[in-house]
Amino acid sequence: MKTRNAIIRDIANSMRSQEVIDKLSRTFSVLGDPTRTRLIFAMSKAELCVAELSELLGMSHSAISHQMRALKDLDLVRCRKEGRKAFYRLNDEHIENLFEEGLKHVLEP
Amino acid sequence: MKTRNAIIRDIANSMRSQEVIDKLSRTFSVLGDPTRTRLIFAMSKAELCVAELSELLGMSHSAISHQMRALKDLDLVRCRKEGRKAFYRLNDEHIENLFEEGLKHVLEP
DNA sequence: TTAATATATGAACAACTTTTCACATGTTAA
DNA sequence: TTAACATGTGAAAAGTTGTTCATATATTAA
Repeated sequence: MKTRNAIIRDIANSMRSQEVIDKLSRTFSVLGDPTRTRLIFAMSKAELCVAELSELLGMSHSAISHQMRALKDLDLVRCRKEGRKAFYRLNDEHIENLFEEGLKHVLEP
Repeated sequence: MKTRNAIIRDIANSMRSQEVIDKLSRTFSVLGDPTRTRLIFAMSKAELCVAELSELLGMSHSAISHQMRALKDLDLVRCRKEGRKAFYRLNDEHIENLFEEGLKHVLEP
């Protein structure tokens, strides 16, 4: 049977690197803003351009563009340019799972 | 074939309530801080008391206690009192899944 | 009871974030 | 080319957050 100290030591040894912790927390942090949560929700339904997201959320193009950059910086969304439009969609199914898992927690009784 | 406008309208209609969006974003937000990310990691390995978490992270008891409250307020952790100690652990497997899913995204090539 | 221990909490300050505003960049149409 | 359009970006204001410090509460031991 392990001592309490041995347990602590084991956890300390298995702790992720600062780099991984930072990227992980920034990823959650980026999901953790109502505007971006709504953007993620919208994009879980369809690929959308800035003007459409702007209309959906009732916010300025500029505000949306700033937020899309935050999402893109952490690889949560991908961008596809078509003429002067920029279409955004979720980067992969991981993001959708992450979002769904969070939703399940929130909707729990 | 649906028009662009019809797509937008459908998404607007299926958008979650402000209440759900807010709790969801607050949940992600709470995970989105390096200190709390490390706390979640530690508790994914074992139930731990404030003093142990404090030692593990090299932070004051007060700082840990404040953060545990944030985690508890959003039902991410549960507390069990034993004498004067308070043992914390993840609230359910949802939280562990959420954390694992985030980690997968971050560790992706 | 008093002292010691473990955790919790309010206030305050520094650090960070989000939106707005003004303007820049890049693309299409005339 | 010029005008119109779609998006991107830097700076700044207003708001939010995390830690520290001092102190409070609660439990145990003497």
